[in-house]
Amino acid sequence: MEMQPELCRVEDALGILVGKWKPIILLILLQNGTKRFSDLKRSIPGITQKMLTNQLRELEEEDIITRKVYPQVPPKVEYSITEYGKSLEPILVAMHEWGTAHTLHKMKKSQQTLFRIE
Amino acid sequence: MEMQPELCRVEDALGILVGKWKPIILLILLQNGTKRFSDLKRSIPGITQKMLTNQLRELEEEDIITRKVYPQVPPKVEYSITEYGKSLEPILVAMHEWGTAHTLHKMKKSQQTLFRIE
DNA sequence: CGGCATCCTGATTGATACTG
DNA sequence: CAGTATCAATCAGGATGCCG
Repeated sequence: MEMQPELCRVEDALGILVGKWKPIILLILLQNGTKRFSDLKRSIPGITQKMLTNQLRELEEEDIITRKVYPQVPPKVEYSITEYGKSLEPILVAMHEWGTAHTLHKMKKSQQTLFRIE
Repeated sequence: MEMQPELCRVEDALGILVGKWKPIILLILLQNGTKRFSDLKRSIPGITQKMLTNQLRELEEEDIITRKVYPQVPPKVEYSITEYGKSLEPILVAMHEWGTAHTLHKMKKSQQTLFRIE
């Protein structure tokens, strides 16, 4: 395939995926399709409300997810992955697979270090 | 495949790819195998020497590229992609392909906006 | 419940100048 | 040629508090 640096479109995908919590949010929505705000928050240990809102807004802005508000008390807001968002799955899978192999690579590296020290 | 959020290894790949100039550097080295510093700089419009050095160091630290210094005057330093670094190619290709499609998506979106305005 | 507004900190990036 | 050093600017991320 043609992938000249001048025609590099890698940044587009990277721009959408970059954000401390976006990959995990997308993985959850890819697995579940739809989740409400509080469910997401509970599924992602350590995230603050601000950051969850923030990352969701950015993903929504890119049409990767949709936001549905149920006008009721207490409020209920559901987030869903879009068809377009689902198209990111191959990238996330590729990254996950690479990351798994990367773990092994790091283990090998630290073992080599141990050998050198001894 | 197994891709539970708790077992998410996506961040590893993302961490290596994130950096304003890393993807373009990797694409160039994947295509050329080896390039010297000045060639890289010329191939990447807008990058400063500092940032090129910076990003190369980080990639080297992760064993994605290697740095070979020729002790001569004027200095010559060559950067090459490692076998390990080549394993990132599927991710970059997947992102590039997605980015290309993304361009079309954005075009459609702006057209819809135009229709709504008229 | 699901936000938003404010303030704050550290990391990232950049401009510029200098060097072996 | 291939850097390093310094300083400045920008930005992502986080802590906290208030609100309908």
